[in-house]
Amino acid sequence: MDTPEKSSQIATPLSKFEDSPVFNYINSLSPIKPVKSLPVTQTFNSLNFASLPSIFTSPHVTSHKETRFFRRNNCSDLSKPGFSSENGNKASTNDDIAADASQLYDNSAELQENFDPAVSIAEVAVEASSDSKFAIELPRALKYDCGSPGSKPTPCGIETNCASELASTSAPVVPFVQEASDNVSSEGQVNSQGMCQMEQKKEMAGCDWESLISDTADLLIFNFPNDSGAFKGLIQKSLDPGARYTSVSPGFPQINFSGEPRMQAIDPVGSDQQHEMEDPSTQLGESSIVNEINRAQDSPNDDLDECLTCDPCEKVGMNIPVSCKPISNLHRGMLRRCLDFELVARRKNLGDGSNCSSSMILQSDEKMTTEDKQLVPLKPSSDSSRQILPGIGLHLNALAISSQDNKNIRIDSLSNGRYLSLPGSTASFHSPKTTEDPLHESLPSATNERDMVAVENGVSLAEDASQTSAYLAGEEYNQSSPKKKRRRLENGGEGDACKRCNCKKSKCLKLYCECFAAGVYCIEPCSCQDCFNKPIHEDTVLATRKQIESRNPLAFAPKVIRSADCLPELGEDSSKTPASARHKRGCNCKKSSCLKKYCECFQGGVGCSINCRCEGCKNTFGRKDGSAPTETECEAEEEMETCEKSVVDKHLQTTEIPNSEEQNPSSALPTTPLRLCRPLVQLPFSSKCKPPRSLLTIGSSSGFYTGHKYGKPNILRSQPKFEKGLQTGSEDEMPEILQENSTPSSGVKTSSPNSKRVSPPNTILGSSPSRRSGRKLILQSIPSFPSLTPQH
DNA sequence: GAGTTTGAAACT
DNA sequence: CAGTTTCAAACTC
Repeated sequence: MDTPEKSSQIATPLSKFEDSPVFNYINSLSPIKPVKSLPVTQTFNSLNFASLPSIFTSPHVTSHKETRFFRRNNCSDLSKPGFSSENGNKASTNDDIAADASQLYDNSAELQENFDPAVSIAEVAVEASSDSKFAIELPRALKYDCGSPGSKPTPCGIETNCASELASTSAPVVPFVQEASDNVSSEGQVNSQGMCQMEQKKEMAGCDWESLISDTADLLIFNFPNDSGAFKGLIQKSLDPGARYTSVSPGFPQINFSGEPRMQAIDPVGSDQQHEMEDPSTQLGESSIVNEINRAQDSPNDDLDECLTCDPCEKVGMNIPVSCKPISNLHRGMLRRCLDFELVARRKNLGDGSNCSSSMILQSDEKMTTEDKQLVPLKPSSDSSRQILPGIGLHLNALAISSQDNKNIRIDSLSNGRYLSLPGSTASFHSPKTTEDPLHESLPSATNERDMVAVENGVSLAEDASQTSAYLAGEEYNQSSPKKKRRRLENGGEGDACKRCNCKKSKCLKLYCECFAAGVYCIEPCSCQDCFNKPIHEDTVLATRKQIESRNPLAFAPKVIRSADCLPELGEDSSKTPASARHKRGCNCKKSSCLKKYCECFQGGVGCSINCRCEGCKNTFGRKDGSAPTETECEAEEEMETCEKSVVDKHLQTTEIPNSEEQNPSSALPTTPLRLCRPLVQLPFSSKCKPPRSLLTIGSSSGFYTGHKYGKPNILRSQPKFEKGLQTGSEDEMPEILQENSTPSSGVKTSSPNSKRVSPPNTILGSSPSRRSGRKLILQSIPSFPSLTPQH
């Protein structure tokens, strides 16, 4: 497109800009210029979008200009590596902006601090929501902008700005932007003035909003995000969907809105992005190459295209959510996590509707989601929202186990906020499960992760939070040698949350890669080579994911299914809940006797099941034979956890629900929601360094899927069980019983590895082959166990 | 840290 | 669907 030229032009200014403060000042005056270039590039460059994240990072509330600039710049700059970084710097560089930025930073710092210790959940939630909204909005705006270069200028200043920007008209925009920035900054600092300004903005926004909502809702949103006030106004007016926002906004809005952006600015996200951004063009090329390499069989070209456009947005969104948390590491983690979850996030968004700040956004997102599941996620707007959730979900899942120990309060607070949103979504999906609800409730109540952790139900949340924290910690660790860090984490056991891959040939685009398999981006700690599993290569990653999912819809579903846990917990045994879990497909171990991490079941901290085809199974968590793990065994490794595990193993059948998850190709989704349930899974891992990702993911996925389940009839079986389990603990117990019974009933064994397939349930499962494994388990387990149940 | 083992994932 | 190859983690030294 035209972008190359523009990019080149921009590039020079950028360099100057960087070098000379004067340039910066000029830029501040006429930020539009950079923007101009952006529109063109944005249209197709995913990179542009990628740059967006940086924008968020540095979107300081202070200056709309900057934010816009950044956005645009980012878009335009996509090709330019340094640009993104510059953007981040710009805010600080510009005199006016700098002042605001400094304040913002201060505020952000405060915010961070606040968050860390005991940020009120509400605040966190608000922030998260706002962030999510932010992310969502921005991405959408970008998309739309891209999509409609000639986007009509709306009456509202904001829109006009956008339009002007789109048109590449710098002059008009600048003044407005300045004002906006001023307002914003004021808001960030003081509400009173900010409020007034905000109101004005709102008015503007409102005009646009009302008139545009239908048509250019995105644009409006776009604008709003930049303007904290505008954003607020939007939220309050149109959306309010979440009374939360309204309620919260009054109290914290300032902080939240301004704070988040600030956070972003502070956050190294920009740096991260920068890293990513470094080779935007190259990356693109790489991504394309990767796609080829991957064979991107299908990865629906269209999808890819969409991804290209949308991905960046998603990235941004990803970043944004991350930005919520002060720590740069978080951002990283978020980015990483976001991959899969983006998709999930959207779905969540649907579910989150209530949670989500803006109903509008949600609605749009929902629509999107309904139609485009995965693809949709790519869309910026939805992405942002999703991102938050998803990102969290993945990481959390992965981290959850280890994270518990790590537990960073800061992150926790953030995560909590996320959790809140997520849980809500999940809850909506899962609806019934009390466990989740408790979690949600607990979350708010328990500001501290620890508290959360303390409560089993809370555990899931805590896990998430802990994961996030762990993740952060991991990042920190990352700074040092990745491998060492990794080992530390592993050794530490808890720290494991952040896994790091060491892929050399797979480019981290295959399931071989733990990160990729977990739906998270690789991060610094990873020692992978030629890694494409990075936000920069989102399109590639997504495409690859699609491909893999096309082959195996369950490929990204959590390997360990705990779904039952959550449900069952609600029903009866909250305590037991954790235990139930099974490996989705079962292991195929021949030499490890399922006593080593080679065994996915063992690694996941779950007992082997009928599905397993292992030979000489001695899985301490539970043998496929049905023999329950001996106490000694449990003691040996996990003791407490093992106990739970045993229970879990038995419960695994319930986990079948995951199958439903599996069904959902959009596995990504599963990650986040399930987390809540996850806690159970963690147990096993806790003993060891690593928390099996699979478990974490599984847990999350299970929950998530459960939601899907409801949506999808296919899962029916598992669902019904879950539902039942959820509704009535009795059913849940059934699985447990089965498990337990299984042990006693040792006879249950399906000794034959093939047994999985043999399992009669298949017929029932029949709906989807991939699923059958899980279902099979259930069925099998049921038959075998029934006798046992009586015991209980 | 290097090399081996292991089993999942990918491929045929 | 089964067999083989590839891959990266897990493990050992």
